[in-house]
Amino acid sequence: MTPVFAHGSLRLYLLKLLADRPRNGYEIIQALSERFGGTYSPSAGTVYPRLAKLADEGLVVKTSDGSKNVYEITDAGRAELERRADELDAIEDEVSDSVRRLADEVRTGVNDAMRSLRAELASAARDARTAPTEEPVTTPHETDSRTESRVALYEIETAVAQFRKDLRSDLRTAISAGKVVDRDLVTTARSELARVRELLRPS
Amino acid sequence: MTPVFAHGSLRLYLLKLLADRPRNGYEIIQALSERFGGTYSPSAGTVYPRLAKLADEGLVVKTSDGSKNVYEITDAGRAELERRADELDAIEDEVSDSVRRLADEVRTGVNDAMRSLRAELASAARDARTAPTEEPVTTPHETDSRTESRVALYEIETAVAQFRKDLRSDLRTAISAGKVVDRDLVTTARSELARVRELLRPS
DNA sequence: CTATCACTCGCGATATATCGCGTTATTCTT
DNA sequence: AAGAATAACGCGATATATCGCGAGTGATAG
Repeated sequence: MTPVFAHGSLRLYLLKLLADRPRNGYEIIQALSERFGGTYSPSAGTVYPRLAKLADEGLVVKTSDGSKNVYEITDAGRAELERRADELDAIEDEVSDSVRRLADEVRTGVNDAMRSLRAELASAARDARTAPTEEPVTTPHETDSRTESRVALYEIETAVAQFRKDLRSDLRTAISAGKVVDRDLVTTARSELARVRELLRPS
Repeated sequence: MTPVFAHGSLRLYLLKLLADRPRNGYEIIQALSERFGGTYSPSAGTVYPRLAKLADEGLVVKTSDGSKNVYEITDAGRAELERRADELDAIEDEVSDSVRRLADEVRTGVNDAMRSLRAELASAARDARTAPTEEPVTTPHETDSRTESRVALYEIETAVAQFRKDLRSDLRTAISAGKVVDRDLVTTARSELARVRELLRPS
């Protein structure tokens, strides 16, 4: 996965957050998450090493306050921020773009389908393991066609996930090209999806 | 959210895992996650207090091994397991059901749409904040219709998410009723979704 | 016998820290 | 100046621990 923050960008951004007010590591993670609408949350493994490095360089000071470690910006840190104020604006734009791309990847829901299949298989494996000890509820053939159905279900789900992704991409492109996505289209979407649902009801 | 493990079930299950072999907290989380196809992962806040309690009761012993704390079952622990062996079988079934329910909730993807809207709004808010400092790229009216389009996009996405949920529910019901979901249906699904996508292309 | 009250339990949220992979930037060497 | 070695960086995975809410459970006082 492409990183959200480019080389050295996070460092500067953390410094900016600490210039606002002293914070602990967790608050910084939350601040970043909030700033990007909950779409991007930096991991602890991203934030803590960076804070430690900034402390090494003397741009912040770490104060242990009970179980929390509060980080405060120093004069040297503020100087660094002023020196590279122009970079900060650029970073904010880049990160916004990055986050939008990330949101697209997440929303496509390919992961969902994968997890779904894994759950199906785990469930099937359990059935197979449990069944032999008792009366066989399902004949061999029934088990086969059930597995077949599960795979078909998975493929349909994947198709829907792809559809979702494509549709979203279409509409986003249209919007940024200045075209208007209106209420009529919402209505059409709803009725068409209902129709397809009816059509796919197994007989 | 309904808990996956009922009262006292996790305690017993952890003991069972440690009867297999000594493990640290993280390995236990992984073992549980694997057991349920990656759908359910107990949080650290669930596992660690339980392990500490088991250690208090003398059913396991905690051995510090560098940065890892390995837990090993004691004779008292093994006795407890034997005493309640019958409960264990029931637990495994209950948890399987619980996880299947959980998977359904996650897969519906309502959360996704919400996150999507939040990302849109965060992005829109940023545009509004940034624009005034430079030449206004978009006229007020353009901004309005763009926001309208975004809301429409959100509603369509919600409709698709609902469709996905309904379809899945339909098919699952059909499968458990013994009906076969065959390849034809997969083909139909693919072509119909392509048709809807074409239909929803904004003019 | 039942109400209630303290206790237990599952679990998300809060909080911290390190390791190793892959990528990017920098510095050194030729 | 080009290319190679090195350092720095972002980040997921690994690892641990506590707190507080809400729901379940058991005991005991009335």
